[in-house]
Amino acid sequence: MTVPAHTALAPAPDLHSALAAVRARGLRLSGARRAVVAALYGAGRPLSADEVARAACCDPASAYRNLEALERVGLVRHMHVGHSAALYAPAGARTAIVACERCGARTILAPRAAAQVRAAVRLASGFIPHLDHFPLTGLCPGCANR
Amino acid sequence: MTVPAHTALAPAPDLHSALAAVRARGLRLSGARRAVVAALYGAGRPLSADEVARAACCDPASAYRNLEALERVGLVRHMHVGHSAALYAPAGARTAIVACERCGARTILAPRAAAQVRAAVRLASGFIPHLDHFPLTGLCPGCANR
DNA sequence: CTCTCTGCAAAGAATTTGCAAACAC
DNA sequence: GTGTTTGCAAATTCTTTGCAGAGAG
Repeated sequence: MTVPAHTALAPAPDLHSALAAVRARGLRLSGARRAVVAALYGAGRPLSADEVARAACCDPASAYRNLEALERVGLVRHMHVGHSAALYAPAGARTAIVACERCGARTILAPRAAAQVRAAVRLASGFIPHLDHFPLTGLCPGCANR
Repeated sequence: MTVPAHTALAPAPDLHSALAAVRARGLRLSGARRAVVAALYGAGRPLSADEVARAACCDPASAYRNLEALERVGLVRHMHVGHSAALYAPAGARTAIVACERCGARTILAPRAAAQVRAAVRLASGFIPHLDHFPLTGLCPGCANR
């Protein structure tokens, strides 16, 4: 194996190690796969499967299949930010998003607050919350004043 | 108006007042509408639009249109509990669900903990969280031990 | 009588699946 | 070579929309 074992479990910090990790996890490094990974790392923001397909110049079905394979081995995660298509991003720091259920405004929850939330939920339920798959829902300051 | 004004703003506690509230909010009390409301109040659990249509013996399109109309006037709310169809329930107490992202196990977050979560999020973000539209995501105790 | 609401049928968006050819290793 | 992966096309699932007739107030 040309890749250190620890890359088989940790998320990849950059495109180069992500491509190595793809191989290390037993997936072939095909052209479409390489392009999908590059699209995710190049975008700097979560992308829908369709955006990935366009950026990677591959079929949407291949984008979906690759995103699913990459997610299965822990290199990619997807999230839902509203009622539209899922968004995909390289696995990494887990970010808690707060979204307004009226106007759609979104913000990122400060890490300290996210930690408080996780602690409260964990204590009460036994679950270990990640808070990164669906947003926390509520009203933004503007919409709350009405 | 035969219905006290306050029913025009509060969620309805039972089927009877819900039907009155439908009228009070300017919606006609058609057969399908009545049946949709009855289905939601009779089920005792959130239902998908398809389940509502079957229970109400109406077309799915009518179920969707009625659920949307009822939601618009504040009598119904819908939530997402995973990747499947949305679930609809009478508007009422807001319940925070915690869901395991691996096995799908779900539990209801204790009100005290939910209040702590809301306070932390509100303080950090200014948003007033409801936590009742999407579940809080993470790992259940069983899946966490692996 | 008027305007809302209905069922049916068709359209739409997001995602999944079947299959034969192309490709990675 | 062998098993994975691809593109294309079609199927699925959930939800929305158009329309002419039925029904509520």
